[in-house]
Amino acid sequence: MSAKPASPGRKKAGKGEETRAKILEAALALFMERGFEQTTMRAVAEEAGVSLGNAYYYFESKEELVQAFYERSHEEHLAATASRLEAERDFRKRVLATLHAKIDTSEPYHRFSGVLFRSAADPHSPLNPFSDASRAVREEAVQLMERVIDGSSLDPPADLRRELPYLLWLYEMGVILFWIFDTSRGRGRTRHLIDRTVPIVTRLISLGGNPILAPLRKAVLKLIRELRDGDAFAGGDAG
Amino acid sequence: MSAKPASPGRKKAGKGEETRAKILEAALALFMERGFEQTTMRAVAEEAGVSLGNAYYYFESKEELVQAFYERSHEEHLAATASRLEAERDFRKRVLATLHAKIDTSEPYHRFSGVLFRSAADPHSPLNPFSDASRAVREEAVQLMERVIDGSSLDPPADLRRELPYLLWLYEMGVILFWIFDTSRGRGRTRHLIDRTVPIVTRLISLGGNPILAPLRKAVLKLIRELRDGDAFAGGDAG
DNA sequence: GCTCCTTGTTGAACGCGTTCAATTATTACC
DNA sequence: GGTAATAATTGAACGCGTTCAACAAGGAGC
Repeated sequence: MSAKPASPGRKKAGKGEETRAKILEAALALFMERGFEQTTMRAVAEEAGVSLGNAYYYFESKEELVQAFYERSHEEHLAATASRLEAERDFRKRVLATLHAKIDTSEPYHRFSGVLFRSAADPHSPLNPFSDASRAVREEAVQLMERVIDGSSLDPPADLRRELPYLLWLYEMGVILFWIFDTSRGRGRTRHLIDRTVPIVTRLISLGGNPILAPLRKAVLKLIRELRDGDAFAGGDAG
Repeated sequence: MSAKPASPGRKKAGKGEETRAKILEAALALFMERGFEQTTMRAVAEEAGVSLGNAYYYFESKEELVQAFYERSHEEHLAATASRLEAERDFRKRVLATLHAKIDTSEPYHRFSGVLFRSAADPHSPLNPFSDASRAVREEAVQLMERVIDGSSLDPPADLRRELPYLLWLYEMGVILFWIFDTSRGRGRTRHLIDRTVPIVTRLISLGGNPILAPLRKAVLKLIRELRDGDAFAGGDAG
């Protein structure tokens, strides 16, 4: 994805790898301390002990620094969730664990998380959760939800079961969106939102098999597929 | 809201009003042609026939130019919807008319609508639909939804009825969000989304009175109130 | 008409993200 | 150890959004 050296160089680990890491760690410290906007690339370079141009040798843009942390956070979430899921079979509890772990592992990056939201406006940005450039991360996250469901006792209607990992991922994206704007202590509001919505979501899934709601369920699932899989309707790009 | 002269002035309408309008119209033309990012303030000033600093005399920032169009679009929507609502009593058709009118009146500004999304990251931005700074516009929009419901034959449960204008406005925000990213011809995808979701939403509202769903309805409404009215839980600003 | 105050205008300059030609350092190979 | 190729580094400069002191223009009051 990046045209800049992710793993620089030579056959042997070279100087570049060390420099890249120094820039990343300097950026993390400053972003956490000052926020994204208040941190200049000049400050990052100085903190890392390199020139400004050198920082751009490794990272295409200021936002690409954030992308590195986004991916780090994602890896940390996968790791944190794995052990929590082993201990639990109840669907509700598995979802709760997964979402709370997401908040836990995202916390160090909260100060500059607003840039995630901002970059989502760019359809090509690796920070946009729906973009092609973030497909790998997205698929891993949806896979995680697949495992949340798979290892549980949940038994939804087949058509809903097929779409459920993606829907749960969307739900998680909604929670993250809320978290980005949450300034409460310990992200209390987000945690409360999770605790309140997980039972609602669980109930909805259970009710999804109810005959009264079957037409609704089918309509919603149809729409989701259309939106996700694209060009089933409408014209081309109006530019 | 703006600290800069919105209606500049002398006791009599002055030169400023004319200059301000020239800048706005120049900006609109260039934003529509080139998009927000590719349009520089220098180009706007030159097109308007004023100096760069003069443009900043009237508008605090480049984004504030967009705010002017946001408000214009809002006014145009109110006007467009008024007549459409008089001709219709069916709730579904009233919502359809309202949402399609929103897309119609927003269309001239689509090219640079991404900045609306970007500014939503700033809790204080007048472009953030949830901010204090946009309270007036928000309340008018919720009032519009109140009229959509009031002039219809809809009869939802009382607790839902109370929150419904706000919920419909949230729904509209979701549609606008989708529209911002929609590059299809004539915003076909967004219009399809509207046509598909309005029946779903209408059905949900009707089903909201069903005893099976009553606990769900109450839980969702409770959560909405908590989120909107704030500080009922969690601690203060973690900074 | 003159003076004072306010509005309106300007152009130079600032800091920031970013770029890139020139140079230096490092590595692999002989 | 020497050479060639490549990676790594630098510092000057660019364009952009924005700022502001200095100045000009306009209107009200005497």
